[in-house]
Amino acid sequence: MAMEWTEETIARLRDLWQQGLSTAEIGRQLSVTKNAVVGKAHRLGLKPRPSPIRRAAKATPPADAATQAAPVAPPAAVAPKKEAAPAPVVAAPPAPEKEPALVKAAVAAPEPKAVTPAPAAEPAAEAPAARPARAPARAAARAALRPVSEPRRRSSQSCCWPLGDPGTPGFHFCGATPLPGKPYCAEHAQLAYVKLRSDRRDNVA
DNA sequence: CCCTGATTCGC
DNA sequence: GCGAATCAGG
Repeated sequence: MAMEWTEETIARLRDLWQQGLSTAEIGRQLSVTKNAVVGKAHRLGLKPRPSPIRRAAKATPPADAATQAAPVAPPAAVAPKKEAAPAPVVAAPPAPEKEPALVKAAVAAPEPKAVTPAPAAEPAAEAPAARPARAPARAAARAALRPVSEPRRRSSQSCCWPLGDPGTPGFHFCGATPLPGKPYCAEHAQLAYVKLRSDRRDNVA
């Protein structure tokens, strides 16, 4: 059966995508392949991210001579290259970095009580040979970083902080009202957008 | 080889 | 609509 793209999963996809995570990484967190992520992203219309390649237009095969003869190329001759820098994506949190804010946040702020003992599960819920080798480790690591708390599902205008294990029953999002322009509520935004300054007076606590 | 995202096309 | 297969650049 195909992936069930619910409001939540789509919200997550959008969020993670916006955070600049790779399609593969998003896929891992959503328990789908990168292809699925990319495919869905396209269908959703979101896709303004740096692509490693640019694949020449191949969809349209060589047309007839007539088409070629058409005044396709104006005298302008100037290649209207697109904007060089599409501008920074993220809303520019304190610490964009390259790493997903989620991970860093979890690492930096282990939340003594809220952290789950890393269910380490997942294998059972996953397809047998779906994930070859490094998947388990990564999955485990991810699971270990994932905070757990009270659910409160909601589609729009809700905190996208993941709670539980993606792809498994019981998974949900915080759902609280997010900060303006941010995918997380005030509480989780603190975790998500952790400052990098190591000399923070309240560092690590 | 690994990674990345992009596109196609059978389902 | 979905996503594996495939493609293509780094």
